[in-house]
Amino acid sequence: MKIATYNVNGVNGRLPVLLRWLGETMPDVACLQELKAPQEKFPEQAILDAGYEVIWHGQKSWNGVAILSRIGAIKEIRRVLPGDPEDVHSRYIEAVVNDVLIACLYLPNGNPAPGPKFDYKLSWFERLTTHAKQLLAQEIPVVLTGDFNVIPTPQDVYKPERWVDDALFRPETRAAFQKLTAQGWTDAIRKLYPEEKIYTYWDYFRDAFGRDAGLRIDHFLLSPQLETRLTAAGVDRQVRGWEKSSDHAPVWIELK
DNA sequence: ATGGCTCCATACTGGAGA
Repeated sequence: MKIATYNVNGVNGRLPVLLRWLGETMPDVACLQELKAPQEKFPEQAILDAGYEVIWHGQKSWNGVAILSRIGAIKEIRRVLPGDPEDVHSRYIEAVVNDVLIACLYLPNGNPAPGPKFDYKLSWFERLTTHAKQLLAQEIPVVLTGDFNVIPTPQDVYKPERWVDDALFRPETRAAFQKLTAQGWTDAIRKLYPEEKIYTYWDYFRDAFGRDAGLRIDHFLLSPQLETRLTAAGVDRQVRGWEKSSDHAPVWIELK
């Protein structure tokens, strides 16, 4: 079972790239973030025509998440991260596909930090951590995936010293990620590639992709029930080089 | 220290992203 995550940065503007990527790499499940489309403007028919079932939670202008499957029914569990009825951002959707619970998330960026946006990031992170603990308690196969907007370690950024004050790399952010993973989650990419330089994002400025000046911020966290089923993982770097690409590249794992 | 680029909105400019 191949599961992928891709921050598309606008699902309608990205549609040709998205469809090409789906056709060439054929993930069984694809989690999308940053749809940047209201619920009724999601390109449902194009996704169906590509052979995928889909559920999504859109929002005007910003955020938005989706889960696609070409291996059968998507059983939606929830489309809101519990813990704050006031939070109206579309940043979370959760479903069971093929007996694996898949949480597709878009964690807030948090810049500028410090400030209210950073506070929102940390409080969202705490809600995620609380919910993740409840998922672990079910002792079932769970994947937490998406754009975490977290650079976990200095190994995950081209020039760590430039990022120390950034919301993606500040000590509070790294500590929150550490606290989450310490519950018992496995960082799939790092389990298979503990020493490699692996990035999932390159900004649009100054030929960052050409210089490989990137970040690793899109992650797969696996519950203990999946750890021994992980057989492969990678980043579809080539997609970042395509015309009209997102600033993120897709990331994927294989489960046996 | 700043801005570089790209997306979307209702747009010829601004907010947000990371």
